Amino acid sequence: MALHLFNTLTQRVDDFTPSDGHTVRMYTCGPTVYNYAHIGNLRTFTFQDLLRRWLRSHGWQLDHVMNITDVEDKIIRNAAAEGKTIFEYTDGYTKAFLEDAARLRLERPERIAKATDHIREMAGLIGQLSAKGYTYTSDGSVYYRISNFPGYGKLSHSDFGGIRPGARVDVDEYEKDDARDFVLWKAAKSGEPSWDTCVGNGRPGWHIECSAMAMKYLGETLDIHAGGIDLVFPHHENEIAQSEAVTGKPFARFWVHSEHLFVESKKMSKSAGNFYTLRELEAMGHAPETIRYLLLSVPYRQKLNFTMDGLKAAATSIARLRGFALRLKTDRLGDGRDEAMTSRTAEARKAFDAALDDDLNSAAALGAIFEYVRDANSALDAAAFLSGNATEALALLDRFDSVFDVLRPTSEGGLSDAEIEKRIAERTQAKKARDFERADSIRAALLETGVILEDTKDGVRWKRK
RNA sequence: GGCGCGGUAGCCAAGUGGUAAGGCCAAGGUCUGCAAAACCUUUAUUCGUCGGUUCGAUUCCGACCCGCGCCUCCA
Repeated sequence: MALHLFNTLTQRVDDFTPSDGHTVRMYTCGPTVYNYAHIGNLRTFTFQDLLRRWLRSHGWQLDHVMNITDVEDKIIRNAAAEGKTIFEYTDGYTKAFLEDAARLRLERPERIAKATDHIREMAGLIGQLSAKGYTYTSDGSVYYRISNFPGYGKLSHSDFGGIRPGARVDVDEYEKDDARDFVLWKAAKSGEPSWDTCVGNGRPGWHIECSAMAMKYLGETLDIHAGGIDLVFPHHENEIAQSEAVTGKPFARFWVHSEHLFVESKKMSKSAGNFYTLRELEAMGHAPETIRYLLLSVPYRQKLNFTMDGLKAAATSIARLRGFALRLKTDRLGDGRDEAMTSRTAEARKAFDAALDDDLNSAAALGAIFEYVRDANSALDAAAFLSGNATEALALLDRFDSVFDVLRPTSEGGLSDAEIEKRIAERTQAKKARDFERADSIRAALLETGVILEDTKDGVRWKRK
């Protein structure tokens, strides 16, 4: 089955296949490290992780580059306010971002590229643009002249010809020839970091780093370029203008953009008090995989309403899936396999794959899994589920978890398995002696430490909360 | 003003020209020493509103209402 992806460039769902048939060359816009990542940033990166994993499940290799923007206005301002160099300032947030990503089980891209490590490449690209007549200089800064690039606007599907009534124009940028022109290289200012390069002393504009780093590592035409929806304009539009003016080739075949999220039905903002970082949510007692589940449960092109109720529902949903997995491993099943169940499992897998192939429809994929879980639980109750079926069911759950990755609990310490087994044995003795009071108090004590007991016909089953 | 997105049960949410997946929550039941888990039943004659096309529309078209995004830094 073919993977279909919505391409912002064509405004259609198109069949995706890597251009060389086996390796997907993907570039994603990573964080600007001037603060901790908030839950909205993390939605974008969690979606990109889903995309990565699903591409791999098609058997393709990945060559994925993510940038870290570590030089930019806010960074310079904040670092100065704290009396730090930009490097001292961004190091901590870069590290924090990588930690958050790991907590959320985001696979590490094949390459993480920092802007400040690629100043030379950026300057080189600007030099090429100048040689081809796409730039002009004003007060020592270098600007891109968009009127020289006929394709400008093709990604955001905007017509930039003529007057734009109502559009707000930054009045500070009076030195530009046209309001749409953007800066490639900013002339050095005292008190700001700067680099001495072939295009002068200064620092790069925002957009040039992605063009330079993407082409350096992945070539002139990427298979996929992804980012948040807000980057379509101007960031990605400008990347296209920079890259294609130099190469004359399409910069990326597929442009994939994820929607933003709301928190408690409101736009996230610091003043609204609904601006969450992963650390804050974890401190409130939410497991990282619960957050991951909620972020993945709504298809990426839909706005996602991130709520505390939603987190609670996500945690319960995960518990249901874990309960099913545990049951598959602990129920005593008859030998062989039930053919009807075997084909039901195959059907579920097909539905799961088809949903993700359909532009990463994660909600439909979850639907396929839960429908299956109900059917399988019924069959288990009815003893119409044999050991061979359990093997197949666990394989399906593995496939599910190879992309969703929520079944493994984040370990938090607590009692060892042996200690838990010992308490359970004590409780079983008490039950045999019909000392239910003691049995119940052992169960309650274990629950206090986060261990849940379930009595089944096949004995006691336990799990960590 | 320009361009674009969304409005499906209490909440989240999929979906299709042929009569509404799934999850959470809630109520009742089966099972159980009690729980828990699991299962069963109930929960939208209806998909923002009003028209149109059609044998038939939630799904297509039009108008309108509501919420939101981008056009300026932004995941």
